[in-house]
Amino acid sequence: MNRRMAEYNHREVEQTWQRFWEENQTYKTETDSRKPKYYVLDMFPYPSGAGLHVGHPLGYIASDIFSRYKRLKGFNVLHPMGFDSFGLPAEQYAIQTGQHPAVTTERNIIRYIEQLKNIGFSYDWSREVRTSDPGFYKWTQWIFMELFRSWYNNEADRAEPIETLVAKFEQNGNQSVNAPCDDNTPTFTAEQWRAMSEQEQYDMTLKYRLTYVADAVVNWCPALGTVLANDEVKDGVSERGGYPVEQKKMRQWMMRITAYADRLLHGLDQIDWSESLKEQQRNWIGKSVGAEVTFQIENREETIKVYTTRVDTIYGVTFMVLAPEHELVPELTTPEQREAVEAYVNAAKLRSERDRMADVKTVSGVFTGSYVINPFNGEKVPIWLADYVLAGYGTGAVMAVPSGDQRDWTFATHFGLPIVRILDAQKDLDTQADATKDGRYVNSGIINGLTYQEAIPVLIRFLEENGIGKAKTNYRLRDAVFSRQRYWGEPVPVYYKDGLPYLIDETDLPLELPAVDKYLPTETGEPPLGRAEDWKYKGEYEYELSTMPGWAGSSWYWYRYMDPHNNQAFASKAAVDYWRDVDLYVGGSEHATGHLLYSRFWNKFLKDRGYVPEEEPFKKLVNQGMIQGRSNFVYRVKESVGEGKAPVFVSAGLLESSDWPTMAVTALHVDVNIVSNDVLDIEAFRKSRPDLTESPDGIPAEFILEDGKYICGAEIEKMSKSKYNVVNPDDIVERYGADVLRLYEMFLGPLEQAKPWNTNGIDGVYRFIRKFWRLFYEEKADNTSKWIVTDDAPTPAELKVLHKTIKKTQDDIEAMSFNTTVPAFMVCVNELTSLKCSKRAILQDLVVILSPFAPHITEELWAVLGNEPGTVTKTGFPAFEEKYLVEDAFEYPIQINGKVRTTISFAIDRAPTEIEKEVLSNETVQKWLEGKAPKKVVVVPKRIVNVVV
RNA sequence: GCCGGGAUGGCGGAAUAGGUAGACGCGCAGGACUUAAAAUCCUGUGAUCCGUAAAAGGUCGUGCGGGUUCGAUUCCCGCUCCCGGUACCA
Repeated sequence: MNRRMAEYNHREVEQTWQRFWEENQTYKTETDSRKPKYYVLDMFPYPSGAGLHVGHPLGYIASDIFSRYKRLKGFNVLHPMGFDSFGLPAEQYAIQTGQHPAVTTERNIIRYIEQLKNIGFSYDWSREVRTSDPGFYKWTQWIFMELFRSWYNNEADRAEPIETLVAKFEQNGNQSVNAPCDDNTPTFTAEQWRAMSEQEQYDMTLKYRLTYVADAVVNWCPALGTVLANDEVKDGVSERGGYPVEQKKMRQWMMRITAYADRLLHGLDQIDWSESLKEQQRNWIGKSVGAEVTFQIENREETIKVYTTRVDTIYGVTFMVLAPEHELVPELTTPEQREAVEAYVNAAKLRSERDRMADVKTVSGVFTGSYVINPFNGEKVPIWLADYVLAGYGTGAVMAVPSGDQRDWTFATHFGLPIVRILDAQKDLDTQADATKDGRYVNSGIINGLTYQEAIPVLIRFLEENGIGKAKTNYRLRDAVFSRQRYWGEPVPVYYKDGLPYLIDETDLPLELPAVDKYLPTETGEPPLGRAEDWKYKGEYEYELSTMPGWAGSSWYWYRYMDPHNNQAFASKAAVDYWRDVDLYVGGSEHATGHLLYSRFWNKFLKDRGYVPEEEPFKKLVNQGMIQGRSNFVYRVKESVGEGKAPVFVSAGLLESSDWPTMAVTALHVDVNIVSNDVLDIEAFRKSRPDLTESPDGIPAEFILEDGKYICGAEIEKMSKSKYNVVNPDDIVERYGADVLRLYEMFLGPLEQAKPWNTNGIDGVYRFIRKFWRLFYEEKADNTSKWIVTDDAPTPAELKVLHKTIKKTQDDIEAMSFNTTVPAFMVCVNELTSLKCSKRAILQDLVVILSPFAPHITEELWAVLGNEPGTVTKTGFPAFEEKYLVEDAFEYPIQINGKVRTTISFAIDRAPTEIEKEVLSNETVQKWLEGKAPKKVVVVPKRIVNVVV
């Protein structure tokens, strides 16, 4: 092991240890109940063709440091990695090239693993999972089946097997069943239930199941040929690809996530996530408490239900507004208004979601000609249509109170509708609405003179007694669309008989993705699976042709790591009971309303059905910030382009100077990998981009330099291939070593903060690593190195340096504040260097505390120190002993009124200076301290500080 | 609009139960070693004033304006700007 290197050779050392770890299965984890468990999880990546860039490992490095630290602290750490390997890009690539997505996905995964191993992560690769692996998606399909076999019992507030629902039906019909179900479910008695045919009964249970088929208005993306979930649509276009999305009614599999809305909301209070992330989920769930009120349509049978959070403003209602898509619109439209209404409805249909959003300020609407009766005061209220009312929220109808709601006020003012004051505290209503709840009601019938608090129960009682409404809680959260008209996803394990969906036999799981000749929809517009020939019951039954969405596999994958090769269950009970939940989850905040919400939903479901022990899957969650790219630019003189002219590039610093007045230049992206500290490697540039550095007829470019260098401009942008700002971690590892990459990414700034990648500072970390090496080795004149570690006893000063670092490292890692730990190491090594400390006792501990950050060099030095190779991860984290820090601490008596009242411990580790003594004996200071009986006073020159009473 | 987070040297960023602001790194400047370069090491580096052989010293300084305090980057009130999320949600 004693390779004596003059300089630290990261290539050799890293290869040695990575091989060692692999051969010895150093990071293989067993379910070991003798040790406390700790589960550290990274959000697994989608293996894209572009490979990893330096932004990806940021969170992985942090979680790896934490895992290694926890191992040192005696925990049995589960730290796995896998791949979210179903997804659109592979499929689109398949459409273009005809290659099976499995092939390209496999290739990408191999590349990812290679890149990840390069960085020296301590993953247990024997537990790797892939969502596209039939052995994995067998269980995704199984969970889908369990959801299908379950309903949500609101009374017990949990999911239950469908059999318990059927038992209830048999006893009392569905009148006493309190469960979320299809809106159009008829009520029936036990007798009626028994009178139904088996098929009718089955059909009835379909309305209650946690996954169900429904006609839903979905986000249809024609370019991608599939539907998208709400969280996959950003600004009216698809998140992937940016294609337009339109609203379309389609028959889809749905997930009844709304059944869990309240539990998803309240569960947030128990978990250690960032406030912003919890807030995002709260907003997404969007709970609002209000009331539903039924309005009778004048001269007609039908009624219109509205939802309001301000039922107290009911006497201020002067009109009602329906969404243009509201089902009663045709009936309500009077002959005189027909033309105007139809024009409006058609216009609304044509307007894309995006236009509607962009155009918030325009007031538009149309009168239907009909009226409803306000049930509280019997007044006639005109019914209008307007596209500011959304069909998908509440009941698709709102009661408009222009005095209390700004939007209603604007509408009323625009169309000349009346505005009625309802509270005496409302301000002047001529210029705007006033949404106050203060004051007492006026013009308000039965609540006149009451306050808001008093009025609400009166109104709710009135609604309930007259059967015209009730208190109601609404959620913004919608049931999740679960169907995708794609090929590269999990097949839904369902077939159809007489138009009704049935689960396939469980013994036929996994229902494997069949081969198809093309990855496009069929000529008849069916999804790609319509092309499949080798279904097991082809011809016998009709199969479900849609596949599951990307979030299906990722909504439970953390359980698979616990027992990844199990064929009998998604994970054994023993494994799940031991590993339970994820203690630390690290990943990007972009999954706030997607993956992280769906995962919590499925977890709660699995908990309800007794398959997992914890209500929440991710106890603590840390979002790493995105690493942006830092693009470099060269500036080409516009006039120098063309045949017969040498292209001229001007250094950035000269652009503004008077030597180059108003120079017309074009800024061009230049590959950041040939730029160092903004200085361009001109030769590399010439070689890699002859298209830019030569004229069309081959005249080489000229470079106008400053101080002999070509300086590039820079800008922060998203890291992307087209901007030539992608930095591959492999290149950094090759040049500086994995340990430097790891330390540097942590050093860059707070983990959670978004920050640009900038290689400029990396040399500092590189120097630190080599300096660390030189604590052990000294270079000799003949370019070999001398081992300089001694067995001498450490001095107090050296012990102090060590223990200061132990404490700092421990505190920082627990707080995941790695950006301040790296400087602490640097200070430590600097101080030991200036103390000329090469003592084994000190270095051994230092190696251990540094090992989570820089595992390769520490493994090397650990072995070289004479310890068993590869055992640094098993050695305990050194214990911090305060005595080494406070050895010089000094107690100083404080006299108050001539008596010693207390002693002072100095936080500074030295005796007080003359100035400080003088301050302490100062009469006013003594007087000021009088009566405060300080326990501790920290003294700094000229001031007294920090009186701890 | 609403919700969440932020603003500190030339740059990335340290420091908040209130207590010597600018740790550490980059960059820059000077020096040592070297035939030279690389590498390495040492010194200096917020602004400004006064001043010296060298020093010492003063004033200002954490986005802006106030407040509390012996003392504020930190706490309170009022703004400005930036980043992230979200939106005709009744």
